[in-house]
Amino acid sequence: MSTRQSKSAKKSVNHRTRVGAERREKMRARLLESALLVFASQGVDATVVDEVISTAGVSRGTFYNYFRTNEELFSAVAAEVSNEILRIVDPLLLPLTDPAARIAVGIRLVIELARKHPPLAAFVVRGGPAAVAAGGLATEYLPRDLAAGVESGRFSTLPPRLAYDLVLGPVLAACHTVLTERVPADYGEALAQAVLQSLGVAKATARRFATQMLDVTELTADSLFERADARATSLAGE
Amino acid sequence: MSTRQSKSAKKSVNHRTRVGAERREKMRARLLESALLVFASQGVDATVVDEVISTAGVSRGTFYNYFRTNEELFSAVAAEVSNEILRIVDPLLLPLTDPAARIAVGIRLVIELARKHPPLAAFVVRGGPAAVAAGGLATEYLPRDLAAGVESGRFSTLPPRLAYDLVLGPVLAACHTVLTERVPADYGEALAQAVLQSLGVAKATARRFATQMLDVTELTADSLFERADARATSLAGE
Amino acid sequence: MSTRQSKSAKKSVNHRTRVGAERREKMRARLLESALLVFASQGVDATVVDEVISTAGVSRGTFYNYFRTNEELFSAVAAEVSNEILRIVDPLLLPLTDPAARIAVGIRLVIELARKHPPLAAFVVRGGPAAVAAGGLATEYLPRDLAAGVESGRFSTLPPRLAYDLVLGPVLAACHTVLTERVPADYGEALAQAVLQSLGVAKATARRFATQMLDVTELTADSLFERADARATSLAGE
Amino acid sequence: MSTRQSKSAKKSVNHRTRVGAERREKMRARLLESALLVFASQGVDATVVDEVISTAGVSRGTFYNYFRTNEELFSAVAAEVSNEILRIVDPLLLPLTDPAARIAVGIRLVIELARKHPPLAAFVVRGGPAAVAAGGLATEYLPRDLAAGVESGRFSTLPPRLAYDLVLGPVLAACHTVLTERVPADYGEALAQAVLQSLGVAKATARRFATQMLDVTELTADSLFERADARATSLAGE
DNA sequence: CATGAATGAGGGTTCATTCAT
DNA sequence: CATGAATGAACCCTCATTCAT
Repeated sequence: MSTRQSKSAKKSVNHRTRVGAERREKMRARLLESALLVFASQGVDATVVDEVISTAGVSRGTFYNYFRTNEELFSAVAAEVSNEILRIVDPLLLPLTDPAARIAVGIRLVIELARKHPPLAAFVVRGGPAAVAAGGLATEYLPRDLAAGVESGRFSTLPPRLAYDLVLGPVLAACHTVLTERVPADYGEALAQAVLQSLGVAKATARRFATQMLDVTELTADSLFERADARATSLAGE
Repeated sequence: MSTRQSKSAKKSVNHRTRVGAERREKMRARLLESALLVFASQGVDATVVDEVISTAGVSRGTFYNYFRTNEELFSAVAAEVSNEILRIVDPLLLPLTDPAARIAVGIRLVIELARKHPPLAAFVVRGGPAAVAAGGLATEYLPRDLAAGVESGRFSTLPPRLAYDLVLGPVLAACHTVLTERVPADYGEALAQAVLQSLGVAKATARRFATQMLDVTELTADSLFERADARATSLAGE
Repeated sequence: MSTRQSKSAKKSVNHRTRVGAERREKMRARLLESALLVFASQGVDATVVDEVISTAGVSRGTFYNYFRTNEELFSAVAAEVSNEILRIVDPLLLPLTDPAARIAVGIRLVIELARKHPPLAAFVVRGGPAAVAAGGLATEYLPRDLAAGVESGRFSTLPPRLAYDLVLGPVLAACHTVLTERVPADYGEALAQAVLQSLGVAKATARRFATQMLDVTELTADSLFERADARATSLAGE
Repeated sequence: MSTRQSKSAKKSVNHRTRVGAERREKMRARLLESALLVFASQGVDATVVDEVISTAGVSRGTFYNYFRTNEELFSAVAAEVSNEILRIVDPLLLPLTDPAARIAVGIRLVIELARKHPPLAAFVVRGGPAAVAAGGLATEYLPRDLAAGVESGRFSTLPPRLAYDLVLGPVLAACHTVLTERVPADYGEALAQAVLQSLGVAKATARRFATQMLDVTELTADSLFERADARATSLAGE
């Protein structure tokens, strides 16, 4: 009997634990979505906690059960944003081996994401370098591809950091642009082409890499970005 | 005698007025220098007034005799920075007519200024688009030259905003870079060349425009930037 | 069991809610008491927040959790004072139907309250018309009784506003007097009689109305005024 | 020759002194007018110096050449107001010997002044007791007449302070009323009559005293009040 | 774990007063 | 004596963080 009891108790504990963990995860996600929106619309240094908890509809205390400080929240959002982008971009880069192709596709995807999800664009723009530096895309994938491209002669011989600036600069500027202006549908392609040219790729080749087919439909189903968009919409509707 | 008296009185009033105006101008300049330093080191949204007044060594009240709000201060600094840059760059652009040459020189000069004056670079980086959009260089000169280059066939046919992003993006990224990394002396030239290539200029031509002789000695004598540097140095020494 | 759980949860929530509301109410009362004292001793336009919070022994933030501005605080105090006076006076006026009797009793009660509770008198005097106009006594009861008295011929035919001035003027002046001078115990009666005479009531009749028995013992047990007095005493003792 | 010289020098000094004193007096008057307006419209505890100097059109420093503190300014205005009122009222009271007549005329004159000069009324209302207590009318004339009236049997036997409240209370209330409401032309007469009744004067007698002929035309020519009115008008017109 | 009242350091702004010109 | 820039104490208000329930 003690066995059964302990079994059932264990099971119940397991169950409780699992349910609890799930609920915790959900709450955390909810707070991150709200925080993304708040950072996006108010900037990084603005009042944050009040906004986040009212956006998320939870109490102060709850918030501090998940993030101990403001900065921890920002880092968590930045990390989550980076992860999410990588999760979306990685599968599409996987089949590509030519660095030029990978960079062109990466640029186009990021621009596309920024277009589709204004809060994401706003977060990147307002968060500045810190929001970008957190993620693997800019800190691992991009340097690696740039180095490979120089190595293979695909790109001109450029100092690594210069090449980095030549890619990231235009992309961040474009995030700002898609947020504030109406731009043609092929903005990403044109930007990718120009960036490749700046890296030393001939115009025709650059065009070819930049305009290859790319299916961006349903890229972001159920991502942090979708959920943030949804939350933003529902808030605006109230 | 009454005539002489009134004359002398008038003179005295004029004198007082002129002296007063000069002192006012000096104090304003002093506050702007300090504010540039503060914005540069703490960011745009940080505590400002306290820092500025202690940097400038004046009282709280004095600050508010010159700027009524935080934003007013930021705008004033941004405007002054823009003016100062233009004052430095304009004479050197004047003799140049080819848009590619003008843009290359403009890029190199800005990078050079950023290298020489870290506070300026930091202000631009932290202030973001708003710090740049205030000035004539980015809002008038650059668009005009880009349009002229496209018109004359010197550049590819690009949407104006895209061309703008292709220039400003790398320049801002480079400002960040020169602030945080050690870069070779020809960073500006290399960047200018790459940017021209991204605009469609052939590599060899781009190199030629980007490497033409440019004397940057004594560019900034007695400018806001020099004075801010000096102030920063004296503060650090204390 | 789930039923019982949810029940108990509900109960607990209710309990928490109720306890919270009670605490909130207490804090609010405490702040109002302190504010009454501060307004009374420093005047209406004086520095308030600092004084109030140190008098109440709470933090700055707490204050702003209850009142967002100075004015909001003043209005709240004025309203509370009015309510409190009405709560005390109303039961004693209820059995009286003759306007002269009602006004005489009202005047005597107010004077008596002012005598017993210097902070109240001071608040009324320093707050001026605004402190009085907030309440039902001066804005509803008094005009109504005056109109009724004129209607019934008990009073002379006077413009409503004039009659109002003839009552309120002396009462406010008397509040000032009882605060600064020692006055005989029958000051209120004498004042009430004189006011009735100014309204046209014959001297003997006015005397009769003004001197009828009135038990003012224990009028104000546990009122805002008592608590304010107590707080003032404890502060003075420190 | 030395004699002549010294004579002429003396004369010149005298002249300069006299001219200086006159100019000083004028400036002082100008500041007092402005201050009266400011106290009237902003209250006693409001920002004062800035308002006064901009109303008077002089510099900060000049202000402090005439009044060393805020309070000194207020006292000066209150004193000047009292003097001015007395200067106007005294000649008209001079021929009257019966205390009832003197009080009735005094009340009517004050009400009339308040009607004609809203800034005066506002100053009295906002300044409170302190604004009134400064002057001879309320502190000397009134108590003396009240005592004489009681002595001679014209009034009931009342404690001095009570009688004082019975006169000053209604008058102050009426100042407030004439400032905020439209009242009939005979408001002052009616008030005076009622006040006399409250002091124990029979209705018919009170009416007689309160309605005796009184010429109030041109009472205040070139007084502080006229000048303040004029200044207020010219400011409003700008 | 959720809640929300309480905290208090921190930042912005005003304004009476001084003082060199 | 007029001027107005400079001063700094005093205030108001916010908001990240803590903690008892």
